Amino acid sequence: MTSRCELCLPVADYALDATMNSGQVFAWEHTRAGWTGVVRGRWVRLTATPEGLRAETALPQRDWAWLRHFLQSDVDLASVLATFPADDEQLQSAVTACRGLRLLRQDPWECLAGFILSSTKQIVQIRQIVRGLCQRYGEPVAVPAGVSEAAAFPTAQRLATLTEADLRACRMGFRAPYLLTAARRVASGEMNLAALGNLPLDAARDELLTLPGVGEKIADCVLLFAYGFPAAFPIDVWVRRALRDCYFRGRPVRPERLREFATRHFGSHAGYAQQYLFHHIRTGRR
DNA sequence: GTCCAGGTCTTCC
DNA sequence: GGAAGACATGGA
Repeated sequence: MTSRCELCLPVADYALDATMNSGQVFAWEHTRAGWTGVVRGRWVRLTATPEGLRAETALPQRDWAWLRHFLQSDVDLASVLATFPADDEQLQSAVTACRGLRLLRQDPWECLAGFILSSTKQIVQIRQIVRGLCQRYGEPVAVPAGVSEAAAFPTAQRLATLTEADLRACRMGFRAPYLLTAARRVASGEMNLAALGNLPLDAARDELLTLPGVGEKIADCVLLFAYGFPAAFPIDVWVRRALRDCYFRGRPVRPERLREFATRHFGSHAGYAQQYLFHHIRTGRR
């Protein structure tokens, strides 16, 4: 039994539903009472209000820097959007449709693991796998009275103690050995995730690419969603199709050419542009 | 039943 | 160096 704690973040222009549904995070759940998740070991429930975002935790908080950092609620969205090419109709229509969509700043390990699990999986299925991992191997966290129990995403140290069979039992198929290798490399310290954020973008990407099962797309997701490299530009099937159709007359384009184009065309916050394009295409489909 | 999913790795030409 | 095929699983 715990005492709840509430905060109202007076942030404007924050589309919580779009942000949580845009394929960045897989462990957050939407209920009638709001979005619930775990950030740095703390259970938190978020709701959008006219005044901003309302946050509720199970335990009293001395400060809320951890949550503002996760939500990136101090980012001035207008100044980010102002860097987008003004004459790009496709992108501007995505901005209009998804106004308030934000990039979160996730824990690197959780983000890396989530996207290792993402290859050729629908987002709904990635969520199922991640939820199963939390339930089986995650550390329980305190929740308010009346709220069903919750657990954090399992640490690399915890997953490193498991076997490939344990992980396959979580329905992740051929991704199991990839996740296990990543967990062991991180747990042993051989891969220092905390240090990657201090490297230049290309050096950090090269380091992530040494992990089996991590290619350019997954690496870029981690670089963008966990480290906040503003120029990281994940190119998945949706974005590839959109770039080809909108900027290359539907003709096939080499991956390297696409990356070069994206960096040049979308500007200093290409990663943000990517997220608007991705979410707009996905929510606009039949 | 068939198709395909926020890919990546291996094999083969 | 680039084009296929394999890989597990389950939603649509």
